[in-house]
Amino acid sequence: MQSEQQYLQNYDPSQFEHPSVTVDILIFTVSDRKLRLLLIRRNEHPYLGKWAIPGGFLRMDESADEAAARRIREEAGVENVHLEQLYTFSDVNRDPRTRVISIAYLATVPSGKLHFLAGTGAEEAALFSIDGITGESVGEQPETGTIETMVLTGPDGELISGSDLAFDHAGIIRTAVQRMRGKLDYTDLAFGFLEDPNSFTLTELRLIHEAILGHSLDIGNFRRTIKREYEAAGRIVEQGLEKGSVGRPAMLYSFVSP
Amino acid sequence: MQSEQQYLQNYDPSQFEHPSVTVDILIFTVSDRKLRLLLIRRNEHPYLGKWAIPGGFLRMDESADEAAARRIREEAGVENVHLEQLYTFSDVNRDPRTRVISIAYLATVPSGKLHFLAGTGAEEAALFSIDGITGESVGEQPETGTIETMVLTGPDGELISGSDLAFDHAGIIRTAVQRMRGKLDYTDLAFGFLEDPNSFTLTELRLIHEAILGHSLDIGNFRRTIKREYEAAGRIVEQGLEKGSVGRPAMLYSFVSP
DNA sequence: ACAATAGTGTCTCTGAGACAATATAAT
DNA sequence: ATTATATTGTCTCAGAGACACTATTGT
Repeated sequence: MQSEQQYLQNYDPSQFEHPSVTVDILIFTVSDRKLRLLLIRRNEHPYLGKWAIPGGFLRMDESADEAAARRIREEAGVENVHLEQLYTFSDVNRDPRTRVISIAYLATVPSGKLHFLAGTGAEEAALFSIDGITGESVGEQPETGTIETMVLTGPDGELISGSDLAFDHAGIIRTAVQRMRGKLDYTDLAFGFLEDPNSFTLTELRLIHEAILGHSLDIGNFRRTIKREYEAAGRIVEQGLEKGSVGRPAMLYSFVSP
Repeated sequence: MQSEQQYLQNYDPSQFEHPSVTVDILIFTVSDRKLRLLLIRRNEHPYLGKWAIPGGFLRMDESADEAAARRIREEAGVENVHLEQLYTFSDVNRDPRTRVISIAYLATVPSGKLHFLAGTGAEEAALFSIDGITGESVGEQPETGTIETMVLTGPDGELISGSDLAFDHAGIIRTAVQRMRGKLDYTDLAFGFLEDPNSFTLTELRLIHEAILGHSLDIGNFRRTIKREYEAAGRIVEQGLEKGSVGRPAMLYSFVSP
């Protein structure tokens, strides 16, 4: 039996063929009362010209979390946003070039922080609103069945269906939206979309919830629920009244991260 | 601009260095009213002699789901059990040999189907009950903070603490148990542990819930909840009374998968 | 005064939880 | 009869949802 040192010296990591590992980032934002997702238009084969989720190869000196943070910095110019691992996609033929495993991440970004137009420049990027997603399966596992209708709308009113996207990206988007909807009401997910977490109204927060869920919520019930859930625990605190708005001024709140 | 065919021909997958990708399987079962996990004792460096979650390299011709199914067949001799992706662990230094990314899976196996003693033979395997897990964070993301007390008990009463396990496996186990507890009451997870899903009593099902949660449940309330949730939807159907038991015979049920 | 938005109150219904009571078998 | 287990019933309380009402600003 060899010692641990001998073992580590003799270990040859190239004795097996390894798949490529990429990190894909779903950069979500809420603007104009709609949930939107940042897509880029591919300027390479395969799927040349198709819209795709931004991503990149995992470097040997960074964890997947770090790679995701780096890519979102490169792609959207933002830092310190909420970022969580979504799922790892590993079907053998999901990329026609070679074996690629993709660790998908989900980011929630306030729209004011997004600077993708001033980004890499070479590649075209756009925010698509997610208009039609049907089906409501629970749980973390991605939909295994067929991709039903999913409709995305681009900035010029450009309509795209899920099957127009590159790779298996339609399924990944569906998984992400379901995940967000499922955990919206028992996590702090929605707060990640606030333009200023230190000064927001409950109406702003409700509009974010509505954008993610895809339907409207009762105003009174939403207030009651949120205030019971967060104010009693000291997680949101009043910051005085809004100034100069149309209608009755709203109370401003500040979010206290746990 | 080259054509797609030219592009695919010229593509060289070895232009980047790739990490190793493994699949780790958390094989859970319930026996003797306890939640138990299959661990193997490492017979190689690093962590020689330590207990670890079974796993293996992902082959180039199989998806992670397929690799997980293959490994559980090899390790525990079972097929067609519930298997779900848990999380992908990718810290740079989690394996001292080389860069290893691990896609962790969670399997729920009825204890009668487990045949790990007749398995590979060379390596020692054992079921450990999970006795002490503190902390109840919600959400799918693994605990980022410190690993608090986690106590495992082996078949001979052998006590192990989380820090005695190989690699970052203590954290992976904690993530898995939290995931199971979190989704227990809105998924069919518990049914995966039934010895015979076509003939079980509500008491058997309740004992599985209690083992996963780590505390007892009210008998009457459990019945009411389960029957409302499943019987009305036709997901469980009565199969006649149990025979030859002590006490009043229980109604047998059959689980109808969706 | 009126429009517009913020915020409160109320009613009903459902489900969770605690706990008591009843039913049916073996011994 | 007694023990052991299964099953049902009852009471209370908290939260979700529908909906009507009140409050405070600008114009």
